[in-house]
Amino acid sequence: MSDTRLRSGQVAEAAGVNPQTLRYYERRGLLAQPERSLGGHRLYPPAAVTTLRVIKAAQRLGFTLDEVADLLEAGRPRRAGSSDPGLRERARAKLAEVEARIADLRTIRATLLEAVEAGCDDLASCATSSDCPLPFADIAEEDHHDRPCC
Amino acid sequence: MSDTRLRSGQVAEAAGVNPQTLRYYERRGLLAQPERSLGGHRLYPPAAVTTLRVIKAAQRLGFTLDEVADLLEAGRPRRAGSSDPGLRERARAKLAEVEARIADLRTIRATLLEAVEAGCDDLASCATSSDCPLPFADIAEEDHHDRPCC
DNA sequence: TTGCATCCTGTACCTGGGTACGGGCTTACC
DNA sequence: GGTAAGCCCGTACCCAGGTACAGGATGCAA
Repeated sequence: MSDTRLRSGQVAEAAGVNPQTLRYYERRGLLAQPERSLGGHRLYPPAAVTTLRVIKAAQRLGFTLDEVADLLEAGRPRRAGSSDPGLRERARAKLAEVEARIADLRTIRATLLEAVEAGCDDLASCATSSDCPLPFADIAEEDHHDRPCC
Repeated sequence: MSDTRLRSGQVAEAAGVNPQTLRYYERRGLLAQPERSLGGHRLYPPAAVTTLRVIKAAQRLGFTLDEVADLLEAGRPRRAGSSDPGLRERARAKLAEVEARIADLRTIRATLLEAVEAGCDDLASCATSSDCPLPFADIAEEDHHDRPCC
């Protein structure tokens, strides 16, 4: 069990983020408050780096920081007994969200693939309308996750 | 071939966005400049609604507006002859990006699934460290798409 | 024990992505 | 033809997510 502790600069560097961002995330509740040295300097466990990377990854995927916080919460196994009712439900909800996103991305991928393969001069199905704006039409046909939804 | 034209308010309403957003996207180059009525009012082809939905979908997936512009460009089949060298390359690059995102989302999904199934009191592998922050570790282990990359 | 790199807190600022507002034309319907 | 709804343009404002700065304390190596 590693008992090494990292200072904020090291964590930031290792995770590729700005040191100020650590404090920001701490304020936002995304990063637990770390221990402090006697002089008040933050001392992080190495796993904090992983958490940061996870946050950044989730953000790239379009989750807001609040959603990321949920995601972390939902994905965190709780110690026995505390089976917080609702938390599991939240995990399930996030799961659905994630799945919807995967589906959308697959559609985009398919369209892009077609575009690459058809090599910019087949796929002429819509070349009739002068600006042919039908790129990823199926995502758009029904906004399946924008509605307020339970 | 439909020749109906929609006014900005109708388009905005149909796509579920604020009317001002149309002008904004036009400025940003995401939406082609539409025809105008004699009096100067914008008149859109119905397909503009689709384009807007696509933009919104891509945004939910974490693409910036600049990236969405690329995506639209890359996904748009070009009329024969103009096989803009590089454009195809861009499509290929976007494709890789999309695939990386799908992979990340799958990891998140897997973690969430575990959390849901294990029902908040198994998965105790990390319960030893008091704040157990290893939620989606594999995304984070190597930042496979953050590096400048070709 | 001195020096320099880091870190601390608080507050101010910046960028991306919109949204709102004001004053004035256009359209559409009676 | 009158009038309300809708649109025009320019500009100003807003929120999320950071990032920078100031002024001072800490950590650690020589």
